[in-house]
Amino acid sequence: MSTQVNESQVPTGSDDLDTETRIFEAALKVFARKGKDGARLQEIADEAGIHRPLLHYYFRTKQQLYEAVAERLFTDFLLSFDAPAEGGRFADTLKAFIDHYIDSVREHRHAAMWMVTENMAGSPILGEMLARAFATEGSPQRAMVEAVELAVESGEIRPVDARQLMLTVVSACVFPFVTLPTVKMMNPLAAEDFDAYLEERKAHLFEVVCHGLASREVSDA
Amino acid sequence: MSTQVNESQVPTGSDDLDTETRIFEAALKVFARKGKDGARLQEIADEAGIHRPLLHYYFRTKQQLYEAVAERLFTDFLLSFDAPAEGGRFADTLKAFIDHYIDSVREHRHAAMWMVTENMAGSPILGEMLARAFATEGSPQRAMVEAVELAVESGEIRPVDARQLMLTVVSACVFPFVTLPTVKMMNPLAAEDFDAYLEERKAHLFEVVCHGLASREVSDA
DNA sequence: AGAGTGTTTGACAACATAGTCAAACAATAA
DNA sequence: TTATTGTTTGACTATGTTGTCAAACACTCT
Repeated sequence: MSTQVNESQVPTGSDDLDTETRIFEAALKVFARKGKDGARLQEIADEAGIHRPLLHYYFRTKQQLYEAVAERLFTDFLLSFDAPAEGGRFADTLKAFIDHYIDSVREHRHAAMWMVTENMAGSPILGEMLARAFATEGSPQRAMVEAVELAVESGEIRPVDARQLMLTVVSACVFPFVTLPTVKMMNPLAAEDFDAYLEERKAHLFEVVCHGLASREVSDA
Repeated sequence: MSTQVNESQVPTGSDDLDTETRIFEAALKVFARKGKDGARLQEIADEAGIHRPLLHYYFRTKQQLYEAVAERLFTDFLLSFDAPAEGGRFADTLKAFIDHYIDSVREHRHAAMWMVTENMAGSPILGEMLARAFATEGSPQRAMVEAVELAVESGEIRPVDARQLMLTVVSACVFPFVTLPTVKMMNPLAAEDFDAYLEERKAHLFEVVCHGLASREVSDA
């Protein structure tokens, strides 16, 4: 860990938000990057541009800071979903889902990293949250699964397991953010103009998932 | 982090390998789960079923242990690639790539997690490794990109950016392992018989990437 | 058995990190 | 101006973690 890509080495502290908010955002970043045990309060304080005892003044303990950030994170995450538009062609629903998901992860990249870190540490929290969402009548998550199943039944799309499909699309949307330094090193466009790269990625992903690679002339079972 | 999915809570120490190997494997797991800063030597020692000072006896310092494991990890990772078979249909090449990649990540799950952790902490090491591999004439990584480009030129597959495609496929292969607890909670088959789930996943991913979702009857631009 | 080798152990020292606290400070209202 | 309130600071303590070491141990060879 001696050499590091300088990821926004400008500390969050330069924004002129109030102290509590700055701590909050700094904690989000550091916990996301390093996990709960890997994060140091000093590192969070530096990132926020404040003195360490202030962390305790505002959030008492590391544990409580962690929980406070986690709670807002999870709410935001679930709320960041749109319900798929009813009725339209499935291709449009899919396009909207991909575009929105990638935008959402761009905005909440550290939230995504946080969830990944939690998962790698073995925490069931994301699973519980999603299971609850999928079980909730009318939740955007469940609606998306139902949209897929409906499209399969109506023959609009080829038969496919809805959960496998969701996992595939979500993987393809989230993973590049989780491996951001690598992506930026492998793709010049990603390094120069990341937003443009993401637009390209949205288009690519939709193309592949919707139409596949096989050219139309080639027929197959 | 209070509640955790009991991921192989049987410590590695139960295998009757020699001490050094047990430390090695325990370190791999713990570093992968927690990152370098999050990992505690005591935790590694417990996982290996040995006393902590033995870590220092065999590897001197935490840093050196980390580097020793990282080095073998990276070599193994690069070697775990097969060159794509020359000449065959691209669909076969793709199928082989997906199958092999998923098998490879299953075997080296903690290696994959390690890389993700490194990336999230901002390390350029994976990017450097891959950039080198892609620049090396005749490397399996480069061969795969060339196979895609060849298939595009010959019209065997629709026009697609080879690097975007690789990222999409790799994301879809790796991400489920990185979010394993969640995947197991969302999909009953994954919880009951993970190997069977992976076979299903291989088939699904190939189907989607190769043929897409659109049913053949629907024509489009 | 006894010397020699490599391994394991428990006790310890040095350092890093979390958390506390009283004093200093800034802003405001009386 | 002086209280009052909430915020910030530096110094401090307690605990956790890494790293060291000498003694104990197990094993082989003579």
